[in-house]
Amino acid sequence: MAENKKMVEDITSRDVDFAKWYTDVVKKAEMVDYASTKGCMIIRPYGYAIWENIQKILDGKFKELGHENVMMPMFIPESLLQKEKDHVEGFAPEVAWVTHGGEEKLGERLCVRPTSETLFCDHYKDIIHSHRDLPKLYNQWCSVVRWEKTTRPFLRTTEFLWQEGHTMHETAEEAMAETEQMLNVYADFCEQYLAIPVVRGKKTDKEKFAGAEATYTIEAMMHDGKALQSGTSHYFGDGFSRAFGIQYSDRENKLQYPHQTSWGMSTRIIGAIIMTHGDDNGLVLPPAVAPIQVIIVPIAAHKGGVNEKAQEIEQRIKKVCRVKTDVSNQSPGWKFAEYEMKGVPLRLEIGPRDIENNSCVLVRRDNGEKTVVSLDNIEAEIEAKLKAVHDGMFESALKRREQMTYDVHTMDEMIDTAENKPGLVRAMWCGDPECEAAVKEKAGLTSRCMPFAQEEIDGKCVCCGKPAKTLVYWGKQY
RNA sequence: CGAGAUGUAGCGCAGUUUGGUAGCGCACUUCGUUCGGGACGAAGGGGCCGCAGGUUCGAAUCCUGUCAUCUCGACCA
Repeated sequence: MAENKKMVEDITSRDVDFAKWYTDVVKKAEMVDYASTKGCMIIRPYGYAIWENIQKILDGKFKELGHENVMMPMFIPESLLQKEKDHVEGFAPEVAWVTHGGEEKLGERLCVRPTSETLFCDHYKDIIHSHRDLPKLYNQWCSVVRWEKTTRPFLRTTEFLWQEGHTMHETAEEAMAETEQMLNVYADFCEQYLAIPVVRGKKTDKEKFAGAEATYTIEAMMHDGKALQSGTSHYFGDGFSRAFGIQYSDRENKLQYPHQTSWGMSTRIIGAIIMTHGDDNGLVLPPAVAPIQVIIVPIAAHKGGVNEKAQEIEQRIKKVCRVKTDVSNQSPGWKFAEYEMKGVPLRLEIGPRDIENNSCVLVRRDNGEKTVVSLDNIEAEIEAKLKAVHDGMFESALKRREQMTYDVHTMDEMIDTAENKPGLVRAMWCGDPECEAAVKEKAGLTSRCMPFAQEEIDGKCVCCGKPAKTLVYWGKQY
């Protein structure tokens, strides 16, 4: 077989038109469908199952760290949204408003939540009175609405699913530690479960969240070289506390404002999975979140005994993986292509020849590698292969990111790189927002983050030539 | 929100220039033969041609409006 040859004729080739490839894949793999409401998507069972797996893993991690889940209303009264000035300015242009209840016009408009800081704060002011009430570590899984101008499945939709953590702490230090801790939870999750390498760092003032003192981000590189913010964690200081009048009595009985954080990861991460790992045959799913981890394809099933053997193997390995056997009447070749398109990490072929030899064939989705393995210890073989698939996916994503990340020292170099080499650009920055704006103006790149892992690759700012303060990752973003 | 493109069966498309009763491939249903990389034959089913107006004896086709999707910008998770 030729691994390089495109076998799914109706998926646009990734290198020909990446955007078209993306929409082909999400549709053909039956992850989403368009809804009749503008910009909204229907997440179909195969796509939703991925989200459920993501949810299960993350929710477990949040709870291990002491967070509790709650459910806030989906409506925010206009007056509440307006309490924090920067926040409302940031979100007002993209909120949906409810103006009527039935036939009656409402006295006050209600906004459909674009994020829930204001709702949490409104509640926190009632339940936080003493240092004994802190910390409050709340999270909610919900959908939010942002009236976006342009939309794409998973990457930017009018309504999307996410989780938002909102926590309150006695001190700035504690809140800052929480902010960093949660960013690391996201980063580790991306790398250890989704096989997506990420750059951890801080956003510049221009790019930070509306109302935050500091925004931290994990940035991933997609196959076309564009950056995707894959998770975010904000430190608010006591700005919202002051705006909402949240106060507690500290150990000396003095009134204090608590310090706040919020952090979120959305269904956009599914877009990151698709665009990081997918290829011309379709999806490639990281084993940890793949709805089906192993697909068993019986070969020449009519010859008898094959389907029975497949069932027997399924019963054995379902203790170690999510497995499905396709006993439909489609040809084996059709099934191979179908499950490759759906990104199933491992295929197990079982036919008369294998049964004779007490073996089966395992094929990796990530690199097409085919191996014949004995059935004696098939459970362990499967576990090892799934791990190998994850590692292989991570390695090749990391390698690609490294190959497509360029260090530049001058604006000319930056413009040239931005035009000719898709990927991330690393360059030094003096910290002046005008230089940041100039980079965007001249090279068309925005600052993605100031990485935690700082290096001094040059002494001068790439733009103005004055002494540089920070290394910045620049790029085109989704 | 600016520029461009596209809406005809579940999917991909032809038909629109020149108005005359809706077509192809895949998918679907039934039967049979197949089965280690998208099998084959036979017989079937499915469409107010995005939606709303208008012109006409007659509209997928012409006119007006509207909605949606995609791409590129501007804005954002």
